[in-house]
Amino acid sequence: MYSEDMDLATPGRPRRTAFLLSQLGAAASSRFADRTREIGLTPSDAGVIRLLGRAPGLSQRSLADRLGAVPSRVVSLIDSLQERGLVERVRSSTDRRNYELHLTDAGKRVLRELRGIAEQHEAELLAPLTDEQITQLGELLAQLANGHGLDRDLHRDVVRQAGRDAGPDGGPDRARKA
Amino acid sequence: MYSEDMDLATPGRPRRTAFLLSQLGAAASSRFADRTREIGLTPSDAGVIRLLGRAPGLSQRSLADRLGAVPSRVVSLIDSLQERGLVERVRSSTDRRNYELHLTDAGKRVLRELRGIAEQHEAELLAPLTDEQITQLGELLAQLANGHGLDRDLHRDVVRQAGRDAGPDGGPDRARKA
DNA sequence: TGAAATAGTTCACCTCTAGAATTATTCTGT
DNA sequence: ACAGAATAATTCTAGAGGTGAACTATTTCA
Repeated sequence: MYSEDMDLATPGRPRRTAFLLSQLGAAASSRFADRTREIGLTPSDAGVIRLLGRAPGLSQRSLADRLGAVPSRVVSLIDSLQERGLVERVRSSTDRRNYELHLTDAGKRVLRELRGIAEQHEAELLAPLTDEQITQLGELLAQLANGHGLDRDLHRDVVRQAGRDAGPDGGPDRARKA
Repeated sequence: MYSEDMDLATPGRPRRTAFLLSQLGAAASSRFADRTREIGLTPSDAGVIRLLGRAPGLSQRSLADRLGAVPSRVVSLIDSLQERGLVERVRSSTDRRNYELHLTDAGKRVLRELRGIAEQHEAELLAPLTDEQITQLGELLAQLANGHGLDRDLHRDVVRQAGRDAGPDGGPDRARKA
């Protein structure tokens, strides 16, 4: 679907900000997915390529952590990207349990394409706003994200190290909850 | 998943606004889903109840149009809500092909709960911002939504009337983007 | 009246993903 | 050094959620 989400607040008052945010977020994701599909990638594929671009040699396990995905999910993701020659698995020489994941040259080319796509996407999405408004929006969203602990994708290793259980802050909520 | 989406722009510059929007939108949707789950509803259920609250007597077909869903999907949605005694199907006396859908008293109670949930949700989501910032954000998001034609949920009937076909890009998924 | 359109339903199927069980390897304490 | 616990990756089963095609009942229209 797309916009199953709500707007339960009574109409009229500007109480539908959360709803708008969900809507726009879904629309943005969907548009982005359209664009990546044109070069044969799912958004998940793109996420993997992006991460491997900035952190080459990552193991599947930490990739899973950073994506907020489960390890078995990563297996099929990498399988698929490897079949298409975009990613390669290299057995770690120091710990032969895990792989070091790398982008191939083709993978790096795709990464560059992806950056272009992201730029276009950003431009298209923000087209209805003035430069000033864009800055404003960026700040507001960043503040929101911080306020809700939606930080960079790093900290997951930490989470993992630390509270094997005990997640009082309900943190990034992932996993949990089921 | 959750945040499969991108942040492909080079780090540093505030070029990740689209990414932030996707992230926050997904987070908002997910939080809302958590809350509705607590009263035994999926976000889709909540959407149906909301629409039937403001437009009682709707047919399944136009409900489908407004939700952006396919008719068969609506069948199971209504089946489920009817089994739980929240919605009832009444054969239209003027056109016995379709039903008039109504909330039962229990359904109306759930709708009220849902409004409370939406308010809490809104408050929690926007907690990191000042009142002034909330107003700003609301305006920016509204402007974005307008700019991208994410209007109210009505206009789908129009879409339906108009371009019955005309899909040159062969776009396999999305029911024609609205 | 007969053909086409429309509302709803059924059903078979598809994709996505989670979670448990399995194998290989490494680490730990004694 | 060795038994047992922990960790990385993989395989496989299963379930949610959703789509599209075929079917029935009713209405519209020429």
